[in-house]
Amino acid sequence: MAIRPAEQLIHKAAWLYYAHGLRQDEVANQLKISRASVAMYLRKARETGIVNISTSTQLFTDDVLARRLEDALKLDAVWIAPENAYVVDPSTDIAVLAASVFLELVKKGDRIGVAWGRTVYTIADIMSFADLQDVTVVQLCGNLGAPYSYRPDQCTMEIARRLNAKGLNFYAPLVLSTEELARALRAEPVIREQLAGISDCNLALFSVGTVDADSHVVKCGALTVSEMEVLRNAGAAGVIAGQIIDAAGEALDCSYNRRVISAELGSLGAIEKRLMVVQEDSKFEPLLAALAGGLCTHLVVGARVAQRLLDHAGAVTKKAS
Amino acid sequence: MAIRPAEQLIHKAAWLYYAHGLRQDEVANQLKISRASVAMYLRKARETGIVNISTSTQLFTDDVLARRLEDALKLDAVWIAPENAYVVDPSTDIAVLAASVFLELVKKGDRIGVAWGRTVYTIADIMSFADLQDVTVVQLCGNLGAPYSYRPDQCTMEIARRLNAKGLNFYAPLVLSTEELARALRAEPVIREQLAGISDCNLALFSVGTVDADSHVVKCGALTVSEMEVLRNAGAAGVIAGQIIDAAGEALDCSYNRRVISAELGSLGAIEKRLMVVQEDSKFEPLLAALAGGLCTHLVVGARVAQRLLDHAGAVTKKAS
DNA sequence: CACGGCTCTCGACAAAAGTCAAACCGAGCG
DNA sequence: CGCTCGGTTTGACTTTTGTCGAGAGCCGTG
Repeated sequence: MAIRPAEQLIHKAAWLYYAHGLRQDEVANQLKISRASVAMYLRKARETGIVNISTSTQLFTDDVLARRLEDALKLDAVWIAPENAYVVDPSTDIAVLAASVFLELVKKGDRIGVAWGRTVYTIADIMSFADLQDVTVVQLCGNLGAPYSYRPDQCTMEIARRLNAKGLNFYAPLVLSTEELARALRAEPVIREQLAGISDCNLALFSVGTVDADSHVVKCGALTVSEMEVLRNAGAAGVIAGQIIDAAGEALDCSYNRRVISAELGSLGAIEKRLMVVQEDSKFEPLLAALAGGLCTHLVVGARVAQRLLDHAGAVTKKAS
Repeated sequence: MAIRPAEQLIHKAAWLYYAHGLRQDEVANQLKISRASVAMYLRKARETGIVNISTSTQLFTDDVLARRLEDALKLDAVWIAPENAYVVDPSTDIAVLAASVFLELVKKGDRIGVAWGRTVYTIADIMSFADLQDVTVVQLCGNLGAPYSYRPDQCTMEIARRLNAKGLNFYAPLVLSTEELARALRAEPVIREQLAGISDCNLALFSVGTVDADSHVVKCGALTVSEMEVLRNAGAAGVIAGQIIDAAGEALDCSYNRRVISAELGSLGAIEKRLMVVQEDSKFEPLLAALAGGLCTHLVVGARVAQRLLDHAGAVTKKAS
């Protein structure tokens, strides 16, 4: 019985333990193995998503602030991660919440578009495993040539792995040197199909990037600091799935955007549920831009940003009236 | 801090413990309460469905037998509870599986029709709690006048309670003494609406009853042993939601059926997912009848019954060819 | 205002679960 | 044939968790 105790035994152990509520030693007896092995199987079962432990994220929607934001911003749902006393690690807390929310949104048979960035990768990294069936995770934008710690394909693959889903990668650079080349590449059947398939997604996960020297598109070498500055002066307000957007949330009319291989904002907008996650307070302006463009339907933010958003929305309304 | 530690604290504790993976004493520190309280909150969190622990039921669909049955019977999904060595309690095992399957099928916003019987009640009884939102559980058939251990309204309410859903009961007797009265009652607005609302359900849970002296409709006094015998001779093959069906799965043309207040088989059939659970081996014939009528789309049975079903289906096919 | 009744809370103990190094076992290989 | 290697399994040990009865704060009531 040394061969492949795997799946079958893990399943049985998980079943007896979690569904029937037996103790580990009882399970061990039933299965005629030692209790230590049972403990180990159960860990594997949790790690592979054979058992799902999920906490309701209702607490974070119940928040009055969240409700008001939903109304003010016309979003389907908002979750607010508290940033006070009882939080363990403020920086990952938003990601933990986002991961839970994400898992709650995913259903069997879904097709999920995933962008990239530190936030998305953090979420992928802490997300628990789940044993979904028939799920496809597609990469929303081209890859980075340079080695970078959280590449688009890594984000996609990691999330696919966690969901036990199929990962569809995108084998094209994020940004090319000339517009012609970008056009030509977009016309390639492999790429074209992938791009066309994006609007078939019913769930998207992404964050928004800043347009300063700290922006991930700068750090990864897609743009230089000075190029970015030029773009900023030209109206750049944020980065979504590798593309520059202006304050209205529209794709900025610039050479860089035309050289990018990524999901069109239009096809992104066709996706039913679009979950945007913003971790840093410094992303406030980009976030406003993304919201202005109606780029997301579901939002996860920290309490401080949430408050600023509400203040801002209130101010705008007041000014308008 | 002695007042209403409730919801809020429970949520926080559950969040820190399950989502962040802190230890109970760490949670206790964070929340400035004793570890014992944390343990107690966590239990409550589990009991109320604030955290969900669910085991994948894939093991039971992966079974080759299940797959073959799905094909042979043209069902959407079949789960087979093993009835051998490693099972704890053969009689409840099917119910435990059914409960898991049921919870896996329920989604936010669903409207669920629930019939009654020992099987359904057992499922309700062992089903873990879940914190669904916007879910409505409706009773599929009239109530029993006589006190009986598992009444239709109990089944409905218990399941509603477990799901934290709204329960819609049916305040009419299951069976009346005359056809006229039944007709009149069905025409009553309250009742008519409820009956009409049944086809709006997207999930149904029921079992099938036998047509012998042990049948629950006999035990609850809706029919006498001799009446049942007459019906059996007239072609009765099973009981679904309080109604008698023949071997083809059609409602039997008899006075009893006309005196019953219950979901029409037609509106039942309009429900997208219809989960039928059969615990006892003795329900084989009624099960065949229900299957013949295409009354269910999802099936949970024990291994022995499953095998007999497959043999039977094979024999029929062979005979036909 | 003293009295149960109520719920929440805590400390201490017992039970259960997690962990780790060592043993084991078959497979492949020199 | 005897070796190592990767994996599983185990017993023994430690840590974590569940539980229980007692105590503390907070009512409404007599």
